[in-house]
Amino acid sequence: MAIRPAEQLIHKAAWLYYAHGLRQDEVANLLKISRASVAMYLRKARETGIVNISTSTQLFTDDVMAREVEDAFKLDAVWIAPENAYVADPSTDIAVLAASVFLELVKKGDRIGVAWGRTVYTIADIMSYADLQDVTVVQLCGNLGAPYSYRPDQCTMEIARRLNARGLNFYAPLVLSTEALAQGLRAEPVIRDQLAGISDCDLALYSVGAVDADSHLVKCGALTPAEMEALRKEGAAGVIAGQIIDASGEALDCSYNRRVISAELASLRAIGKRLMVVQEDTKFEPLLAAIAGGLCTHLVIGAHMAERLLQQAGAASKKAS
Amino acid sequence: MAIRPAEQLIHKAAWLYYAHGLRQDEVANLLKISRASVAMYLRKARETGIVNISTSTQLFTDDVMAREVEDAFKLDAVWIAPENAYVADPSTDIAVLAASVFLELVKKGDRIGVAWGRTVYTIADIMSYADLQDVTVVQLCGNLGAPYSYRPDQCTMEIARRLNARGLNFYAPLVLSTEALAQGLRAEPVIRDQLAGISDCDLALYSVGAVDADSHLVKCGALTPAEMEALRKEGAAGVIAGQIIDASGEALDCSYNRRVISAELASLRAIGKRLMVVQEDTKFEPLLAAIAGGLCTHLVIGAHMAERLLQQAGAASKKAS
DNA sequence: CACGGCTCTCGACAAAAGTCAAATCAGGAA
DNA sequence: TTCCTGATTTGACTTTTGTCGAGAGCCGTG
Repeated sequence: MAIRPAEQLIHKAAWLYYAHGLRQDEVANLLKISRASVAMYLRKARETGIVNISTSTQLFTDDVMAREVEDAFKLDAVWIAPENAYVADPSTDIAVLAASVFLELVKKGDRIGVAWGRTVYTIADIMSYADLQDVTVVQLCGNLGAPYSYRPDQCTMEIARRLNARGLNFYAPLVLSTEALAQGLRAEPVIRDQLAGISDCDLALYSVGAVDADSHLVKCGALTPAEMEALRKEGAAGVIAGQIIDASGEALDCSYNRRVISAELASLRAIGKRLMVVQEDTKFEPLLAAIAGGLCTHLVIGAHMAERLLQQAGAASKKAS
Repeated sequence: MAIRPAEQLIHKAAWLYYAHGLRQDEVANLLKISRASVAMYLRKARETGIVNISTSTQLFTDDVMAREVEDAFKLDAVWIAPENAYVADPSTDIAVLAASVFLELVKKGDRIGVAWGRTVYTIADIMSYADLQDVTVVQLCGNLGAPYSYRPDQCTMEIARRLNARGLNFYAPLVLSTEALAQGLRAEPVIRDQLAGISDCDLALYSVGAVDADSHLVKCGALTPAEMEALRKEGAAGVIAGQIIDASGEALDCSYNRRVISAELASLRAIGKRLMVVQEDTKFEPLLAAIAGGLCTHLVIGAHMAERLLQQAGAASKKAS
């Protein structure tokens, strides 16, 4: 990013206003510009992440329920968005929380893996800007050809843009028509390197998909509704980074999975912090599968989903005893 | 800190306002309280660090001069406060910058060593609040009996308070009247443990003192002006955490140093990030000594001091060639 | 049970910040 | 040079926010 003459001014204005606590008109006088300009600069400063306004997400982890979920499923940290109220759209609430949590987890110099989906894109879309240095955002799975508004590469790039980070895209389709072609492509140096680099990530951000006709895999034409239904009968429980997993969180042994170009589940598990965000209550089974497979260490969910998880955990422990 | 009933409300208000971007009256409606209360809550939220507003300190490192100082003295990072203008009091400017830098360097779970002095106390005083978890602030040196407004323990506790962290004080005088007593006290388990724990710190914050009659050591009665003058003749170049160092940054071999209860210089050097802040231009020699002794990796200074450092470096390299 | 003393809350006003159309400026093309 | 284009800046206006004193609720005490 070239140093535009205004950049310096924006920074100074932000510094005087936010760090020194001067009023806008005082800043305007010092910098010899009009107050209106100062107001404009400050907006830009916020938009570009020169100033960071973050609210502690404590409240959502402090919750008793969050602790219970943590303990029941052996997760590192759980955030629960209260669904009872306040905001019009409850799923937005989860995304806003997820964005805050995500920004709290990211550190300078980190390498971040990002998958794709409506949830991830929503998070990217509402996430505030930050001025992280030396951050790399890598795409965890191949692209879907479909002209969707939240394609894997778009999720990656949008998040990279917000963080002022490098974005590394995956120049391969998510799913190919033959296993041989997929194998060949995975062996391609460019692709191979990127796949190998995934386990070096410090942080992963993804959601889990449902195995039904609403899945993006179906909507984007990677699978027909009938195929999806067939996979479900074979034991498919969820979709992670474009791959089908079974109830134990392992990749399902099926033709589709063998034709996919995406991060190995083992690589994902090698990532220190795996942040999973689930908005829809219908994704209960997929989430259980993902947790069972050790695919998430940090979890952001709504209150309703948390309740169901605890019920499940209660039932399981009762059965065990 | 007990969970007061309002705490929850403050948090919710802050969340809706800052994270969701609602207006104060919207928040007031949702929470069924008056807008005035919302405004009050939000102020409290800022004061307690529930929301964090931080400005990137990029600008001050991006500076060409800062890079030159970094290279010339092999420091990890240097921030230079422009002295030309803007704010009434230039030394405040350095402290504000230092506080921002400090907050940027602190991470969750860190252990932080804090020394004492006017500079450190000024920083503590203007530092904004933060809600760090699991942070411990330890005092690097013994206390001065003098009823000074910035005693070592006050610096430590104030910073701990601002960060919402634990504060570990040093229950010993900085300097004793005999070497034997000092040795005995250092061997005391309480003191010994604390001294031993200093090298485990992740971050240290201190300034360097001048060897003159204005020094706190003199003002607080630890040394007479005459003794100070004598020490200077013996090669004293600066004061770090209550100890006298020579021009090479090593502890001066003198009775005073042997009577001091403070962090060993070796322990200080074992700390990963050593943030030194120097406000006064007169502390040029002491700063050089501290740098020579490897007592700082991160440095916050004013523009004028930076110029002098670069001159010095230029002269030294010319002499060497 | 009434009484301070306390904190929390509210309404109204004053101050500050956000916004927008019009004016200005810089830089390039004719 | 002059004119045009697009971005930046400004003054005037509107909306939003901060603040203050008054009042309401709460609790322990006499």
